[in-house]
Amino acid sequence: MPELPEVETVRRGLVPAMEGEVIAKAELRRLDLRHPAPPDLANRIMGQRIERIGRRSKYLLFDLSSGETMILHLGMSGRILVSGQATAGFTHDLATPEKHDHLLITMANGTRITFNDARRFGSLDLVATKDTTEHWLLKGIGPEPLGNDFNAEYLAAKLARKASPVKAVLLDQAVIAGLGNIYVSEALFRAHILPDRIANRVTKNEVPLLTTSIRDVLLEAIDAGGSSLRDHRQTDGELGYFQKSHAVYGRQGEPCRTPGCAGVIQRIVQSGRSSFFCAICQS
DNA sequence: ATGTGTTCCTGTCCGC
DNA sequence: TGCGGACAGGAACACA
Repeated sequence: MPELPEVETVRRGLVPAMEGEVIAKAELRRLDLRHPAPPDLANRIMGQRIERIGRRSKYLLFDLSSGETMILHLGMSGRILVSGQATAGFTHDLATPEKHDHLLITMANGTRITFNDARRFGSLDLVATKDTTEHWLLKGIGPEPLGNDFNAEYLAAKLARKASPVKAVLLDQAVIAGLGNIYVSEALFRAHILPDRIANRVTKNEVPLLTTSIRDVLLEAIDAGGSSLRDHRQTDGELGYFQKSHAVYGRQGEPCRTPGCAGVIQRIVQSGRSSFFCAICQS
C-alpha cells in the first residue's frame, strides 16, 4: 500500500480535480471490499459538493456538502486515477471500466475519477463528518508523524513499554499513524537501529534520531511524489520517484550505500513481512 | 493484557 | 510457454 507519503501524494493529485466540485455521477461496482461498503454509497455522494479532501494516517477523507465524509483506504494495491491528467507509462481508459474498478465518479466539470483495487484490501465507508474521528477505523490510530503530537518524548515512552521488536512497534498504527513496511525499514536504517531490536532496548539517546528519521523519510518521500515498488501510481499514472532512493528496502544482496561501508543489505522475515537492513550500519 | 501468526484477494515475477 | 511457488505497500482477528 500505499503508505502515508503515497496517500498524501494521491490526495494532492485529487484536490485540483475534485475540491469545490460537485459529484455529478457515481457508480459503486463492488461492495465486497476489505470491509463491506454501504450499498447506497453512490446515491449518498451523488449531487454533493466536495468541500475538502483530507487525510488521516493512510485514509483519505472526502468531506461532502451533505455533512457526510467518505472514508477511503487504498489497502495494498489500491489506486485512484483521474482523467485528463497525463497517463505516461500507464494506460487505463477511464471511459471503459476495467476489472477491478470499484468506484467510478464523474464530476460536474467532466473529470472522471476511478478507484481501482485488485486485491480488495482497500475499503470505502461513509460517516457523518462530525463523527469522523470516532469512526471505528480511525479512532484507535496514533499521532500523525508529521504533526506536533509526535515527538521524541512520546516515542520514547511508547518504546519503553513494548517487548516486541521495534519494527513491529513502528508498524503499529496505534503507536504512529501511516508508517508501513517500506518506511519502517528506511527509518530504522537512518537511525542505525536493527529491526529486530526489542523496542524497550532502544536507548533514550537513540530516540531523537529515530524520531527525525521517521519524519525526514516521510517528508522526502512526499516531496518526491511517493514511493513505488510495482503498483503505486500517482493520480496522473506516473510512477513515484522515491523508489530510486530507497537505502535498504528491496535491496537485499546489494551493497550498502553508506560511503565507505562494505556491508551488504540483508533481508529477514518478521511476523511474515520482510525487513531490510545493513548489519554494519545498524545495531 | 500483550504479543505473534494467519487471513482476506489478485497479480506478478522467478526458476524449472 | 506453462506451471508452481514465493512474494507484494495493510490490518483485523484468532489464538497463545
